Amino acid sequence: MKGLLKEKNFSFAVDCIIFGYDGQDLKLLVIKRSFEPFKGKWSLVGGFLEDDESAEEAAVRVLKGLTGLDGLYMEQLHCFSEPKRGGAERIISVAFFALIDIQKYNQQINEDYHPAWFSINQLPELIFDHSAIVELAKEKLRYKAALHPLLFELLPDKFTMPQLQSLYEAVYNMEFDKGNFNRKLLSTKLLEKLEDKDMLNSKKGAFYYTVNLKKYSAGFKTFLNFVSSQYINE
Amino acid sequence: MKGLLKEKNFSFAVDCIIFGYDGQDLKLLVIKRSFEPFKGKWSLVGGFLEDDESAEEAAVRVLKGLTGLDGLYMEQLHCFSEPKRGGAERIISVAFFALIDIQKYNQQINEDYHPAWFSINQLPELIFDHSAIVELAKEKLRYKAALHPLLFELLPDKFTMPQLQSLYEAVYNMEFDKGNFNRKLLSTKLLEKLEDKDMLNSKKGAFYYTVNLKKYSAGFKTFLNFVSSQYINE
DNA sequence: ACAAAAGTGTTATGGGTACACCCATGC
DNA sequence: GCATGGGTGTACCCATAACACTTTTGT
Repeated sequence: MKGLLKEKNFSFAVDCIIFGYDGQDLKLLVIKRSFEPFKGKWSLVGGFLEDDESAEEAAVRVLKGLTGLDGLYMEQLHCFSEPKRGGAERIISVAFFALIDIQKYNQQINEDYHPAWFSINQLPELIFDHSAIVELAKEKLRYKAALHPLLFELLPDKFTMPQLQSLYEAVYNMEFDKGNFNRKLLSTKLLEKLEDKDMLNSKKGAFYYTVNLKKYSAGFKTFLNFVSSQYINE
Repeated sequence: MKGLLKEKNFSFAVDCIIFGYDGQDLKLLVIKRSFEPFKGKWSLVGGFLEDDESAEEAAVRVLKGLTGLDGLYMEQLHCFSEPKRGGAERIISVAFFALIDIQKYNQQINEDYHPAWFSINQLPELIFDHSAIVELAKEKLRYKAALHPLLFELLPDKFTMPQLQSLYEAVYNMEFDKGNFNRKLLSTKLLEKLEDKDMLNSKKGAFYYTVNLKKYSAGFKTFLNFVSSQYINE
């Protein structure tokens, strides 16, 4: 409140926590830093804010630069502003987490950044406070996905119930009863059963589904409490 | 990613959304701006970040300056960074929402800011994008309070069940069955019944309770889903 | 005695859980 | 025809919701 002009001894940046799923594990996409400080170390993808863009727009730009993809699911996580987050200069950063379909990503990948996927359970050391940021992102992902149909963003457009179940099991590190899982998800009315089956992963084959998130608000209530009670008690 | 030096054509600030409860309505504390631009208009309390403090620390400082109170419940809401949020200069702001007991506040109030409480349903016009920020804060408060025992922060240390129920009813704009409400809240084991009664608001009198949030994690599961299913369907 | 509000009891319903069972296919 | 994993049926349990009922006090 001391008037509008302040010295600004800091920069403003965004960092992206990018989650993917490979059919086995929940994964995080990180890059190998190509410049000092900490050249060669693993880091979240990030970038500085331009004068004419919001943090959201910066995050979209950064994500597109790395993944080549537009229109990803993205959400603001938190603003990290501790004066000593790491590094010499003070950088205030807004973190975003994004969910992407690994297959789509693989078609568009930008190798300039030397990106790599790590299983969420075996992350390498990251620079600055990025490890803590990722922890918070994992927590928020689990929290939010327990109440909202988010995780579909990690799967291809067509997926089977066993695939979906595996994904949830990977995210929550727990197992679900397949009968109850099926019923619960179908009861949301968000899924549409297709006519063809995936015959690769089992003899009988599993029907494909697509998700229709237009029905989302109607289906919200049934998502509430999904996973939650078990997850919280683990 | 263009190197570490950038021109910084913006300031960095915090804004506080302060909720209170007067026994009737959920209220918002705003101040009358004492300087240009928009002198005399209603505004959230805020302030610029100092060089050696985080946004959280700045918010605590700002809150203490206005309310005289320390140790308030406070939570980071969102970072607002649109280039044209309002005002000539570009200001990036992290919003925090805080919950305070109106009685305690009244003892410590700092009149310099010309503060005023407004019912959440009859808010005046606020400067810049503050009205939108408040909307988001209301949403988040309702969302989070449906799953976590937050609202106690708005009440005195001693409160009665009817008071607590009125608070929930004010926050969610709906009515609850007192029997079910009592059972639900007592089942969390977070409340301790005291021996004395409030004899002012009814003939029979209502027992006072205190809340023991140390037991919080244990009580979490029982809070999940509280209010939620009704609230979401409204 | 009566009104008013606090607080308890009772019952029906629906969702969650566990687990048994059936089904389609490849080998 | 048998093993494998997809998919369905079912019975129990418990939380919720609705609402009737009792209790305590002031007037």
